[in-house]
Amino acid sequence: MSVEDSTICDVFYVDETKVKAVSERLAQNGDLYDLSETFKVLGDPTRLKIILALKEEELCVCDLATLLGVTRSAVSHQLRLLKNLRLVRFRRAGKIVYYALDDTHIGELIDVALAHVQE
Amino acid sequence: MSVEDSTICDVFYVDETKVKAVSERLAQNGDLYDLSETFKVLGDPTRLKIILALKEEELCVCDLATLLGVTRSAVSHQLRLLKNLRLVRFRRAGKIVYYALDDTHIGELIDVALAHVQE
DNA sequence: TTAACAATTGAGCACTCGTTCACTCATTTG
DNA sequence: CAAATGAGTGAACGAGTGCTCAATTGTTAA
Repeated sequence: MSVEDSTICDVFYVDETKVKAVSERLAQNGDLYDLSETFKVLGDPTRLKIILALKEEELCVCDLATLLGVTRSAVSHQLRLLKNLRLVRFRRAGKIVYYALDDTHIGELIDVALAHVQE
Repeated sequence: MSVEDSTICDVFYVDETKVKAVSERLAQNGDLYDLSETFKVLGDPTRLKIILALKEEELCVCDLATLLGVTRSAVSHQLRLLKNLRLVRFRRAGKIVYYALDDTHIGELIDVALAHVQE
């Protein structure tokens, strides 16, 4: 039985060697969960805009809400998430809390993706 | 009234100049929706694994299902989505349909993200 | 032509997620 | 201290999503 022809799907792989090789390479990547989490964070338009905005300037919650056209509450919820992921940092100035991007890598990741979208 | 002090949030921006500048830069990026869509696709572990696997080897639905530990149906559903987004291509060989990555850019995007996750 | 099988599809379901609303907290200022 | 205001929080709702199950399609081979 050649490798090519072992197509009994429920028992064997179509190409067991191939699948095992890929499986090992996937395992090497390790934190596949973290990887998809990173993409997931950027997969929401609101969060992406927040990150893009903070990539340019330090801004407060109110500024971001105005900028994105959503409520301050919505922005605050998303900022908490980004804060927990250490993607943004903040400083308090009186009643106002200023947020800034705290992850330089994420910026270049977005740049690569932008280049991809724009073909 | 100085720019710094115009903090009546419901009417003015905290810093109108700053917000407008950021707003214009965001607009320059254009396809922000497409950008977040790209990230969203990669934000699901199953799809990410499929793409990573196809990045290595051409594989059939059955192989992928075995590799990921999900049903063939689930894989098929995700592959349709990836197919519609022109991320994967396929060729039929008898009863078996082989899928392959059809987007070279996505590979390097993942590499950049991997480097980021691994710090 | 019929049986077998890989793949696809649609319906249904459980679950996730982003938002809003109402409220509370924190800080400044009169 | 009390009022005002920016920010944070929790509940709840509506939309979206990924999966499974069952049925169907397409292809091969007996």
